[in-house]
Amino acid sequence: MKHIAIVEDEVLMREELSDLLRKAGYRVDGISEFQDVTSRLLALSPDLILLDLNLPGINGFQLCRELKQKSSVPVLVLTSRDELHDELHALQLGADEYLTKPCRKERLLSRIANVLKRFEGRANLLEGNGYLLDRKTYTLYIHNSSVILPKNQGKLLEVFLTHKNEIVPKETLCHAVWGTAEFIDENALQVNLTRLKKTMSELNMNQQIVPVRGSGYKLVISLFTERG
Amino acid sequence: MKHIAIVEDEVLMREELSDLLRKAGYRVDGISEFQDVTSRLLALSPDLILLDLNLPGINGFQLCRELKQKSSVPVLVLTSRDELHDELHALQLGADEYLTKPCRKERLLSRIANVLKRFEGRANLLEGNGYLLDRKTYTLYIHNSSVILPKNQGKLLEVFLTHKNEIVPKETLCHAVWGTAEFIDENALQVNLTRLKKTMSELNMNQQIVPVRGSGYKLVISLFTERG
DNA sequence: AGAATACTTACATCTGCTGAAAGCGCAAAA
DNA sequence: TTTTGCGCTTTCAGCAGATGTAAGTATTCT
Repeated sequence: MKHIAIVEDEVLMREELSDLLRKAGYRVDGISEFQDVTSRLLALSPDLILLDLNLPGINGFQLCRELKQKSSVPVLVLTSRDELHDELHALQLGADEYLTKPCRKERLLSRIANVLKRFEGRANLLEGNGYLLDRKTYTLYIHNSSVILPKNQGKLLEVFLTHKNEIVPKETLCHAVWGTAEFIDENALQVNLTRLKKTMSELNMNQQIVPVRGSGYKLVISLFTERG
Repeated sequence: MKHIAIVEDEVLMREELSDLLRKAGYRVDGISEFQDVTSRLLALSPDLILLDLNLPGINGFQLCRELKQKSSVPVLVLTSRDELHDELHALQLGADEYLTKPCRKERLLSRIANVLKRFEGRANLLEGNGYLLDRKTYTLYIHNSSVILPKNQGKLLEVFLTHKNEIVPKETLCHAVWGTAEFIDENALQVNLTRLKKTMSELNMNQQIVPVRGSGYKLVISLFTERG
């Protein structure tokens, strides 16, 4: 049974949605507490998130972006904001569908089914800048083709993709590759990073791993492949 | 550059759409002749099909269904039919998006980009009975997970999936695995087939490779994993 | 310049895929 | 029931690619 999380502050609306979805055969969780929403939602690991944009205290767009950055869960935005630029913005941030209230029940259910179907089998795909990474096999989809990354390189890239725009400390990377945080072999990490960088440049990926002295590494977008 | 095919009978509308899409950086083909549309469209092998439902002589829904059955090309329906049941029907038949005319340019472009993004990397995916096979890396997607098949097993499965419901002669299989048709080592083939069968059963795939005495092999659906 | 940090290269080891070989099992024909 | 041939299984050695080690080079900051 598929599992849907509802993010909606108005109690009545939330109840109505819950009912509708339960009757349609989904397992439903409603979120009513909006502190730490992102982590709370991801902890539920639903098959789909139904998201209202007007929430108390937090920015719905921001939430959408965070969800998409930290996971690959499908997000369906259901909101009363019917401005085109809101729709475009949400889609830009990674929303998978955008519907405006009021919305016919049938349409909502149909679009939900549509989105769920789209994501079948894609559960483990992590999104990069113009490419996708399978978290299980480390198959990388880029430029309409695909390559398998060696395990270590895959694990490293995975960490970077789950920490976009953050500085990732070496310990985190070591932990991701070798499991335990016991002994950190900086050199082994170094070698593996070099290898990842090499394959990334060979694949013309427009992202680069750059060192941050003393702290760790960061994945940044690089418009130019070679330094002049 | 992504390639879009437009199926629309009104000349003015078609021209306008073409212009818009070209300016947005797509390569565009307009279809104005509606005999044999399906095969004609698939011959173009576009990255996306923009489909009107009201066409002279043919049924738009039927066309949509055919396209989806014979290929995995994304279809965006753009129509003046604004009845909910039309939308539901189209989505049911496999349409990937449904927009009604009149439609804001920005929305159309945004949704097109959205659909294209969804299909990124899916170009090389071959469809099996409840699973997907990447023809390049031989990554197999099944049961919401993924595995990498060894090259030979992947090649063999690929042949079977491109010859559904046909008896595949050994030569074909050998040719697929070792390239040349020079010398056929029946035993090597045998071993590799056994290996593929083993992984398929370990993965609980509901398809089985069965021998056809003297001719070759065939991939059949098996409802039951073990023979009683 | 000197120290600290970051990178490169080469090599030995290890894992897992592959084909060869040899022998077993089963189904159709005698 | 026996024979015959085709299909299947298992084992083993070879090979390729991924990994960690080690030693040496380059860069950056002070």
